[in-house]
Amino acid sequence: MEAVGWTDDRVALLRRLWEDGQSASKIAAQLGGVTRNAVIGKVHRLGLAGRARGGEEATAAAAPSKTVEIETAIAVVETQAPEPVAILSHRPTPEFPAPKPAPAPTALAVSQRVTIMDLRESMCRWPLGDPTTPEFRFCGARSITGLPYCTHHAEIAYQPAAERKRDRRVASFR
DNA sequence: CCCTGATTCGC
DNA sequence: GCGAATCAGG
Repeated sequence: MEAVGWTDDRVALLRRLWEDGQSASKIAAQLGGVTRNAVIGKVHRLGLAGRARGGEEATAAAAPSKTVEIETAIAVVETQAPEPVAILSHRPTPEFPAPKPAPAPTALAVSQRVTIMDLRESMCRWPLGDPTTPEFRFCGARSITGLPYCTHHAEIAYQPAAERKRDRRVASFR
């Protein structure tokens, strides 16, 4: 359906994220529908390549500003809302997602709860919490190859319309 | 293996 | 103009 492409606001977002020091892959993930190559290509065409980085090619990217972080989180929700399931029935949980700084050191946790900055291609994009708050996170668990969600959230996202109708499990992002 | 940006070149 | 493939590197 959506052919998208480099619309004005997508370019604007790209500009801000790039200038904010974000890597091409992170930006691509946030924009959705494009690869990091596309982002890099666009960056070059826009004439803002090879800049913003600290020294030569500092690996540690500068921490993004809270503002950018939140704005992009919202952008993600708007542009990458789960397709199979309409979002009309649920809203971001009003409650504050309890801050969970240090999980467990041992064993790989199945549930990561990552910020937009740590969300990778292979991670579940299921949104957790209110995108307008700094506490907003994504599931982050290992996603099913080819799908944007982990097994748990894929089940929720891809429920058949018939069952979904009387099943309220989708009432909120959890 | 994870990742980074840079460049080329067919479309 | 676009971006996959590729390159070069951390």
